[in-house]
Amino acid sequence: MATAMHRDEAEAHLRAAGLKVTAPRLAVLEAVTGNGHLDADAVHARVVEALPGTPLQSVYNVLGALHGAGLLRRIEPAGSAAMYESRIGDNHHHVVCTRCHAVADVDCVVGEAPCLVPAAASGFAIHTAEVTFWGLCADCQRQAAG
Amino acid sequence: MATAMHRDEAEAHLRAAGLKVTAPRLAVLEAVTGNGHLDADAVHARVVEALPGTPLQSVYNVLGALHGAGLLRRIEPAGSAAMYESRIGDNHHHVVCTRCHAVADVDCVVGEAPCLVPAAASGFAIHTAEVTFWGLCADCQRQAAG
DNA sequence: CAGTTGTTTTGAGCCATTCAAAACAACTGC
DNA sequence: GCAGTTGTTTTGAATGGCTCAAAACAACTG
Repeated sequence: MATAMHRDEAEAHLRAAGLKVTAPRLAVLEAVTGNGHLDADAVHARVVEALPGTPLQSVYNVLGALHGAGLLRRIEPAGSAAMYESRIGDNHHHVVCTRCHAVADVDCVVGEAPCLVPAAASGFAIHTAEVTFWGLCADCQRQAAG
Repeated sequence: MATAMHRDEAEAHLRAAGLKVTAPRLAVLEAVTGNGHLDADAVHARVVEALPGTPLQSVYNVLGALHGAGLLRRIEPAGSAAMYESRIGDNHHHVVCTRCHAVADVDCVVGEAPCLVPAAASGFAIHTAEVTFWGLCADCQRQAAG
């Protein structure tokens, strides 16, 4: 399922975003790409494999930079640490398990999402609609039933 | 704008939820009711007016209890502390200002919210859909334009 | 290859929130 | 009403996720 990202591909993305190409950045980009939704700790765990000794702080810095540059999307479900994913550009949504906090992607049924244009916006100039579904993941359903 | 809650009304709600009626609980309930979206600190500020000396910790305890009992709804927009509101039961959504973090209620245009039934749910048993809009509030639009 | 500027690292600090134990008060039954 | 029981509040401390700041360092420029 993972669409691994090659070094040079990652490098191109960084340059295109006007960011310097560094080992930590390449490592983070590779760690997140195609691996679902990872929090800083999970990314760090992966980065350390490729770049032993990398401090967690650096992972925070890089994640912040990559997110700021639009190379990574960030979600912050209530009750979870911030998570990062490489799937950007499309405006997909997420399901979060209320029991184990697992996260999965969800594609909206309705292309243009009619209900995502609120009736009364209280004067707000809206530019994004974020949808989060809550439920039980398959594993937790089994455990709850069993 | 605020629908003030009377002491006895609040008391009835607490009893109905099987909770003991205490001064801090009444104070928190009154502080939140009809006052939009308040975080623990804001609630505390209000509670202290009615009940001087009340520690913030108690406000956390009470908010947790009231939320657990379904008397208060809790939202946690990314980048903000948890906020509580008294408007429950209807499944309304929220707009958050990306600049000042102000929050406002939003009623979904589509009653049954078709796009809130995801196509592929990855095996999740979904029970809630949460929508958060992001944009600039009226004040921040003015400041950005001026 | 040296300079400049942006990055990484080191280290400390913060805030919202939670945990735990002791002091206390609301409800129950008498 | 009053005492007991149980749930609450309070006190105090601790946690986790993250940010801030300065110093060490490395990527790009010419």
